[in-house]
Amino acid sequence: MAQGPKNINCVNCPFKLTLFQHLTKDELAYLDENRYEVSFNAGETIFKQGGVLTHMAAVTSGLFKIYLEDSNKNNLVLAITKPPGILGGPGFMTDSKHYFSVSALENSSVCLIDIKAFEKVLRQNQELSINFIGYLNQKHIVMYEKLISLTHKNMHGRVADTLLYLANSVYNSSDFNTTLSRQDLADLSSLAKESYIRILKEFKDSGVIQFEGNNFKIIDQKALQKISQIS
Amino acid sequence: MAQGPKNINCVNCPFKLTLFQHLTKDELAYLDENRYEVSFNAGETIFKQGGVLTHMAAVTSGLFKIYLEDSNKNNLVLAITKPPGILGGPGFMTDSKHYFSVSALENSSVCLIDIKAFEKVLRQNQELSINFIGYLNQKHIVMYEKLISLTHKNMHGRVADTLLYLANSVYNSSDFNTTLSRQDLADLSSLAKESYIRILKEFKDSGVIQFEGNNFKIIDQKALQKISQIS
DNA sequence: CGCGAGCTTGACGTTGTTCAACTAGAGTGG
DNA sequence: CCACTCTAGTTGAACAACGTCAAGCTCGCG
Repeated sequence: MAQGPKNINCVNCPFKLTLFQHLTKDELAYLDENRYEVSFNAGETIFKQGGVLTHMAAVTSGLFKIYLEDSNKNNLVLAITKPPGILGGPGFMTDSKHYFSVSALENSSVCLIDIKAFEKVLRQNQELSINFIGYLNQKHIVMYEKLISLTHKNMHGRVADTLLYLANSVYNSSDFNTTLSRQDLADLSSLAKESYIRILKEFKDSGVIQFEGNNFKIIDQKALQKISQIS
Repeated sequence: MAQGPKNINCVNCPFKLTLFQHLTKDELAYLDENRYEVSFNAGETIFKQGGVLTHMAAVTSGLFKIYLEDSNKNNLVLAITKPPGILGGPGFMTDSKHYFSVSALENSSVCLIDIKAFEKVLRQNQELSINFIGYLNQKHIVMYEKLISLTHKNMHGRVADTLLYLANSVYNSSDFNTTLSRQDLADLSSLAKESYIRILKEFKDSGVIQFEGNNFKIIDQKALQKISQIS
């Protein structure tokens, strides 16, 4: 990781989080004093599960994967985050640990904001803390969907879910080139890599998607949604 | 459900949530005006997934199960809640819907607090909103453990996890009589009822637990923890 | 006494993982 | 420029894990 130039200011930051919309100029200036930009190469780890939570991160460029590591070093990818996105974690206001790991999927950069500074602003701006509560609850909702997908759906449904997730929530296009490896994709759906590949092939053969290497194209989104529901 | 007598006051409520510890007397009095006690019989539903979130509930007696319903009417039990516990939901400050269902496992009672009143107190008491953020994050942490348990562990590990959960987090005893059905237990670990029963029998045969009907006794807690880890 | 709901057991089938082998492409050094 | 290696992707076959189905059981209750 490398510390980048401090060339933008929080007040007129183009990647300002919607959460920070209602902050005063003073509050933004205060955050600005307590942040620094860092860039990461593809593959580098920004937060490590079990480590100490000292900063939260606002994604300014690139793509990150958020994942849980279990005791056997198997990963479960929770989400993919792009700008403007926030990387924090449930350690905030609990025991100040990281409960997941985060790594860069491509060359990326973030603003690291001191967690104490964030807390201070949170304590003095009521609107922010209310909005933050809404943000946390939104995360909860997404997690419930994920829980149902991973525990109550078969392979086909789970693969369909990840493809729809990438197209609609990450790349915002039915035609995308991903930097996620096959293992990452499998970890998103809690499948073995081989199983994921087999389902991909089935989907290709039946004409609902096309792909070559890491270039995917969703042909029949409705078919995928149907597969997601029934299985 | 039946509305109960308003015989206790929030100010000196014996089941006051730790979250409400730092509220002023005025704030507690305000909540007191905007709440009512309701009792439920075993099996009755208090919140229904998809319904409108109008109240949050503070559990004053009994036991509740919180569960997700999928499109095929299969349930996933997220947690069991006892007093003093809070039943709210991620619809708060998002879209005011219930994202899970809650039903009583035995004759129980709750205080229903108007969600607008809760929001008002939250907006005027900074300490409460910060603590609430911590509370939500704590929920998140528990959810991650659950996610790993359900997706990365085999049947033995998942059954061990639910038994440990009941003993250590619900009944606070290694010897407990549960009102959860076998189906509820299976839904806690995302297994078929028959599979859960088979593993229970294995555990009984190998001497790590005893049970007769719904009366369970954990004989070898360490063995269960080991099973939870390796599988 | 009979009925029904929840529990239990066994046999069987399906789903998804594991293992092993093979392939393709990207670096690396002689 | 050509072996060589290393990694990621792919495929097939064997296997294990788990769910489904069907039958019988128990116990409380009318």
